[in-house]
Amino acid sequence: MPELPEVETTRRGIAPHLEGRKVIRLIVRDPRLRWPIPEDLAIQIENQTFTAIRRRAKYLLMDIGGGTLISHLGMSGNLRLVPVGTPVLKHEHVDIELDSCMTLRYTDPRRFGAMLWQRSGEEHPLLSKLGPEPLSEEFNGERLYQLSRKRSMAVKPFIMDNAVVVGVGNIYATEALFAAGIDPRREAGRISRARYNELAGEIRKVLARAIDSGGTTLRDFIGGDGKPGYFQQELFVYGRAGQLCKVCGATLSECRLGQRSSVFCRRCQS
DNA sequence: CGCGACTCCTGCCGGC
DNA sequence: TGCCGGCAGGAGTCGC
Repeated sequence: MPELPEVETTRRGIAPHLEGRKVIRLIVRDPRLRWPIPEDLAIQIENQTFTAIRRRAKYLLMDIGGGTLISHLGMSGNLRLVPVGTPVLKHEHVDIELDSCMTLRYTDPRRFGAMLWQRSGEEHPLLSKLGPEPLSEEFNGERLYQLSRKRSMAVKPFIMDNAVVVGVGNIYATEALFAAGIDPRREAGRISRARYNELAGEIRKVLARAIDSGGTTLRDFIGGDGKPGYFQQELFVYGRAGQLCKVCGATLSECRLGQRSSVFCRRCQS
């Protein structure tokens, strides 16, 4: 569920309910996430007030008290507000009770997510080596071009490398490469400056569009049913291997790059 | 240093 | 109907 647009959608959804609110109580039902939830987290945030809810890459950064509560949603995580007293279901590992009769509830079936603490003035190691935000000025085709020289890996895992640019997950990497007409298997170091300019533009466009429509897969965020987020119908290739290309009608191909499935059109992408 | 493989975990889907 | 293998939106870590 969470790529950058979904995390940003979550941030926008919860921020107005958190900023200025005090934490009454932290309830950790299961601390076993990707890393254990710090045992002193309650001491850090109880009776403290949220001042700002920010995002960096796919991390949510919640400023409170003497530091920042850092959360990552992993593959299956979800953070949403529920009225106090809402029954607790399986995999709903953490509650942060507010002074507003609302509870910020963290759910994560696979437990690949994280809930960490960063003291004011310090930078958590997870955040220290991140590349630029894809929608910022620092991200552009020239950066892709420069960083890719002498790189032998395929272009798709290259643009999914958080040191190159953050927030480009499997869905949007797949879609951006299709939009730019670039074969995901191509060697990163052998792609021209002009094509990287095109690619950077498409990465920016697809992410911006997904954020505007509230994320591809906000189903979990909204608390919904099951299947497709409504942005899904706008996907040209992701999840459509074996189906027909919406542009040229050819059958879409699939390969694996960096242990991730990659769908592409042999006719539209080279 | 760069790169690919492996790993964490649960749920779900397709095939038999 | 049930069991089993494979795969899933992430990304740190470990060998080579």
